[in-house]
Amino acid sequence: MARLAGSNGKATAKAIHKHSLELIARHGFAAVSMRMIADAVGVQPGALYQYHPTKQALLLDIMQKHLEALLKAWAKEKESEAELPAIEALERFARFHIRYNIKRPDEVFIAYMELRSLEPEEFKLIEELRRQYEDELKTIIANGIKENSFKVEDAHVTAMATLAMLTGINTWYRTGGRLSQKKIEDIYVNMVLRSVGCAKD
Amino acid sequence: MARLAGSNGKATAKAIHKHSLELIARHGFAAVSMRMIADAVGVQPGALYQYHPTKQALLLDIMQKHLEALLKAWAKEKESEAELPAIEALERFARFHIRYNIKRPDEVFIAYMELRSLEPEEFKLIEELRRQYEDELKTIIANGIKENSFKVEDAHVTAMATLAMLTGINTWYRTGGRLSQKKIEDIYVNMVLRSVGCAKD
DNA sequence: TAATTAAATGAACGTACATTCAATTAATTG
DNA sequence: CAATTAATTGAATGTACGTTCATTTAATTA
Repeated sequence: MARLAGSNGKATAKAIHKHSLELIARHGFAAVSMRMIADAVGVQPGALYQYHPTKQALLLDIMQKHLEALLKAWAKEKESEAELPAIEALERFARFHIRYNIKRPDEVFIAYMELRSLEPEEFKLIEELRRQYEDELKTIIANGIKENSFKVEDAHVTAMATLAMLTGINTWYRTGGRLSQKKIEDIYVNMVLRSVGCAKD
Repeated sequence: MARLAGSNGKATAKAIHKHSLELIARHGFAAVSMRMIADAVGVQPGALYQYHPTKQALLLDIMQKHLEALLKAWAKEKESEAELPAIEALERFARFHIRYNIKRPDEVFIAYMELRSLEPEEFKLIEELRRQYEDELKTIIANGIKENSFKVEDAHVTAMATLAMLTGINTWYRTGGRLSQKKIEDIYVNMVLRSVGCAKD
């Protein structure tokens, strides 16, 4: 390292990640220049190329890290209690999804919005990760259909509808709003369970 | 007009609108240059400035036209049958929303995605139109709560959740897919009605 | 501490950008 | 058909872009 007196060599890498995330989420990938990122980090543009070979590679890194962390977090959540009945599994997934995504609006927005900024090969990679996550919910719903807990016709469409509803929280939720996070979570979980035909109340 | 032998003076304006829409939806506003649009239209870049004073004005025009047409179409749909019970009103809104948006994926995507490309004043204008549309659904849900048809706690959150779910169709729906449009519509309407606690089956 | 490796600088490269404008061409009008 | 208006061209303006690289500076290693 050349600049920071800190204890490890990853401080700049982390700063690049953090500021890229914020800038790209706010302005969009194409509207953010390497100079803007460098300014935010407090470094010259050329220094960014020590960490990512191109601007696109930086974007890919952000998206990939996010989706891999998401999958890992869900895997951990799952292993805490194995083989729940479908209704409880769906509730657990919904609560996990809301909690995880509401804390990371920038990552979630970029991973969805900037797919079009990727090259075909990069796109395939990210899409595969997304598909893996969607399949987790699809499997839960398919199980619920099999065990007659859910009254829905199509696991795929139901999963897509459910994910869109849950992820949509990020478009309007702001901390310190009228409703507590717990309250919002409960409202959504209730709607999700009802929408598959198995409301609790 | 100087170029086209057509019968009216709006052919170029329409072509600009059409090709901008496609290009911006595919690549994002910041990633589309006036040269790209001019190429698609078959004209020199300078000619575009006969129709919109800046690139941003072009974007605003696209978003504004879309939302105004949406509101107008819904107003017309409403006037066809006045004062339905909340349950039927919600179903009518859901079916209208799905049908209208599924036909216009580019407009819908841009109107949501490119809010960040607008100046504050333009943003306020578009947000106001969006709010008007959201309020239509909020009013339906609030009525359903009042008349005890819907078992939900919060009209605003329920409206946001419902809209996210319905609009989400555009992220995965492609014509000629596994399910017919009618079938998809029915699945979603069913989920929406259930989610507010008033399923038909 | 001397030698080596890694990180960052600062300037530069060619390219593409939004926009402007005088000149030209086409359509419209009287 | 002449005069006028509108649309389009083609070239140019200055700016900002992603990326490169020789050089300098800092951290690491022996």
